[in-house]
Amino acid sequence: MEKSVQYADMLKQKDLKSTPQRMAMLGIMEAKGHADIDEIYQEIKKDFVSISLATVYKNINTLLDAGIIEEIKVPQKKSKFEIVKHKHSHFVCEKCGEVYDVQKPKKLDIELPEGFEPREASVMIVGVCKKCR
Amino acid sequence: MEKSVQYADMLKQKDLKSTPQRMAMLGIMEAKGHADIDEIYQEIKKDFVSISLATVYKNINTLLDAGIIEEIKVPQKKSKFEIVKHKHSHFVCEKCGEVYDVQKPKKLDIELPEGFEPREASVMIVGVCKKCR
DNA sequence: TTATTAAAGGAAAATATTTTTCCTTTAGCA
DNA sequence: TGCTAAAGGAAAAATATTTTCCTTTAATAA
Repeated sequence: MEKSVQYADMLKQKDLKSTPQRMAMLGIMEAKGHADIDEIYQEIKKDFVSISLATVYKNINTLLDAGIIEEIKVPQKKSKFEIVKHKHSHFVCEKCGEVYDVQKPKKLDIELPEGFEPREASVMIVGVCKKCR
Repeated sequence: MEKSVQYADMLKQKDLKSTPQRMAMLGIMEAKGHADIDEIYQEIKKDFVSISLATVYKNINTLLDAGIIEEIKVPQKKSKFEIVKHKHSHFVCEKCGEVYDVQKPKKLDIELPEGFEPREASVMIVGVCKKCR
């Protein structure tokens, strides 16, 4: 099935409208993998010249609330947003700032104090990517 | 050796002055473990009634640059700041928002694509803490 | 001690970021 | 094709952070 149809379905399930602006935002996140507010805004302006930055923010929040995208907080950088898919970890290059998806650890042997209930873990690896070596 | 003396030494090594405001900020972060800008500001105002929020921000940035403190980006929350000590991981309670230090994983078996050089990893565990169960 | 001086503090302004308001447009549906 | 609630756009408001500019002070040395 095509990506845009999938997104339209996901939106519908949450009683959200499939507007061209919203679909474009999802398309940009899909294409880039991870994008921050400004990247999304600059990119979408190419197709929607008069789109308001407020619309970008409103849609980011709507999509976050719907669980369609998630926010990735990157050390020393602006937050990136990505479409929710299978669980994975992130690698951020300290030279170019690019964020990459990497497989998540098979197991995470962290011993928590008694009484602490983990629900999920996020791992961010900082290093240098292939391009920047 | 006393904590405040240690901090004074660390500041001196970086050619930074040990001002009362700065020492108080370090004391607050020490006491709380993790504190966000507003917590620090509210707390320090008890002792320095007329301290400027700009001073808090300026000192946070100075201490970050000096590597004396670090910023912890917490999912869905404001960043917290903590004094740099031994490496550890974090646990954030999704009920109360409190951040706890936990031991870091003994090893992290993430297979990176060829050419990617990891330097360090940060792990954030989200769950429910003992108090909130 | 006291004098010197660059760094740091405070207040206010400037800038940046995000949200809200209010009105217009449009997607989804009958 | 018309109706209506949701979404978009522009501007204002609210929030967050940084900068400016002047005053105060910590650190150093005489």
